[in-house]
Amino acid sequence: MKKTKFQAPTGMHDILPEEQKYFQKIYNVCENIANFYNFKKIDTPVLEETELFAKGTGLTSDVVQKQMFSLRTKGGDLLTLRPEFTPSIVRAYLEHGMQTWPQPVKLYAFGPLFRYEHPQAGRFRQFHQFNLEILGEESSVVDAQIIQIFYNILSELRLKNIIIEINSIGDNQCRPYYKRLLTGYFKSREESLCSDCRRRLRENPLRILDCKDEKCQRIISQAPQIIDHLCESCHRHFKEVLEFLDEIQLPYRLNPYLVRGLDYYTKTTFEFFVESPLKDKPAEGVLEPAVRSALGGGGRYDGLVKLLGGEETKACGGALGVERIMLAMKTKETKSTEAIPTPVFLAQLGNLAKRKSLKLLEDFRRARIHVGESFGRDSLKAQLKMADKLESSYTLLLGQKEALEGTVIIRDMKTGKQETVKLEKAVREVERRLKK
RNA sequence: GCGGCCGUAGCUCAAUGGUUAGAGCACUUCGCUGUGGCCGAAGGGGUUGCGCGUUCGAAUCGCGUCGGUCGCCCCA
Repeated sequence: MKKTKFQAPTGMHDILPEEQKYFQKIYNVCENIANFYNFKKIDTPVLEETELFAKGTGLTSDVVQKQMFSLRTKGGDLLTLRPEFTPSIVRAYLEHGMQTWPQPVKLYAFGPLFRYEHPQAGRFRQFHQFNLEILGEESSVVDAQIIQIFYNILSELRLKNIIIEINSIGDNQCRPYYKRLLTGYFKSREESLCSDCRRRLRENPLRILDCKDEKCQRIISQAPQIIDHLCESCHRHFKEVLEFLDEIQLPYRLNPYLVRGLDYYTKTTFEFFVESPLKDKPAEGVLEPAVRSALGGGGRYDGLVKLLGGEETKACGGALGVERIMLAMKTKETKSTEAIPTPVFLAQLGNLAKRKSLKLLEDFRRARIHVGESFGRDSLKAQLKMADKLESSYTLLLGQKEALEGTVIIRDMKTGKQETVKLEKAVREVERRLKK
C-alpha cells in the first residue's frame, strides 16, 4: 500500500463511525433537554469578523491574544474561525433585532470551535461545544437554571460525581474597587510572583487568582476575596443564585478563585468537573489529569450586548465541551452504546433476482425495517457471511428460481430453518417473526 | 511559547547493530457451482514518519525535522 501522504492537521480529528455513537448520544440529550426548557436552536457561521472576538471575548484573554485562527479574504476582510459561541450569538441577537422578540431570548447552539493551541488530553484545535444563552434577563433564576440544565445533561449522560464550582466576580460597580484592592495587595508582593503573574498584574490582575504556581498560590490564599467586596446588588444576586441551587439540591462548591479567562463575565461564573472517586488512592495513576479538566463553564455577561453595540441587555450563558464529556464517559466506563445489529439481510443470486431485490429493499424501507445488503457480491456464501457479521436474525434469499416464481426464502439465522413465502408477503412475514 | 515520552502492515505489537523486517487481528480468495459462524490453505498490504550522519552493515546508535501523545500555560 502506498504511504499516505496527507493527514489531518494538528489537533484536528476525523470523527469515525465508532465515535459518532457518542457524539450522537450527547447531541440528542442536549437537544432534548434544551427543547424542554424552551431554548431555540441557532446556527451561526464558523467564520466571523475578527473584530467581533477581539471586542467581545476581549483583548486581554488568551483566546484572543494567541489562540485565534485568522485569515484575510481576497476582498481584504479580516475573519476568524470562531473560538467560542457567545459573541456570535450576541451578534446574531443584534443583527436580527431579537430585542424586539419576547424577552428573554433563549438560544442553543452545537458545533465546532477552533483555537490554536498545543493539543493534549481533552484539548484540540477543533473541538465541539453545546452552548446555551439566555439574553435579556436580569434575574438570578436564569443563572441557576443554566447550571441546572448543564447538570441535568451530564447526569442524563450517566456521569457520576459531578461537581459545580461557582463564584461571583462582581460587576463594574464593585469590580474596579476590588481590582484596585487586589492590585495593591499583589504589588506589595510582586517579587514573589511568577513571571506570568507579574504580567497579569498589569493586564488583568484577577487572572492571577487561578495561577497554579506554588509560590503564587501561597500569596493568593491570603489575598482579599471578591465575595467579601461585592456591591449590594452583586451580593444579593449571588446569594439568590446559591439559594436556587440549594433549592434544587445541586452539589456546588464555592471557589473564590474561579475567574475564567474571557473578559466579558460579570457576577456569576461557574465550571463543571467530574470528581474522581479514586482520589485517595493515586497508586494506579490512571486518567487523573484528563478528568480534572473542566467539562463546561459559563457565567453572566451583563455588559457584552452593549459592548457590541446594542442597548444594555443582561444575559447569561455557558457551554459544555463535547470531547471532554466523551472522554469522561469513556473513562467512567459508562456503558457504551453497543453496535446495533441489522435485523434482516437481503441476499440475491443472479441478475433477475438482483433487479427484484432493489424493489424488495424499498418495500422494507417503507415498512421501516432496516435491511442490510451486499448487492455488489455475487456469491451466496459471501453474502451470508456478511449477514452473519451484521448479526442479522433473518436473511432473505432471492435467487433465479424464486425470482421466477415470485417467492422469497426466509432463513432463520439462528436455527438455519428456511421457509419459502410469496414475495408480496415477505414484509409482513418478516414483521411477524421480528415481533416474537 | 516551554518540557517529558513515542513514531515498524488498516489495527495491536515483535525483531542482541547482522540474510529477503515478522506475528495476531482485519481484509480478499479458495477448500464448498444456491447456504453464514468453526476449521484449513493461499493472497494482497511496508521507502521501519522524513532527512542527514556514524558503521563493512541501521528499524535498532547520533543529530535534525515532521507528526502523535502527555504535561505546563490557558481553556471546553
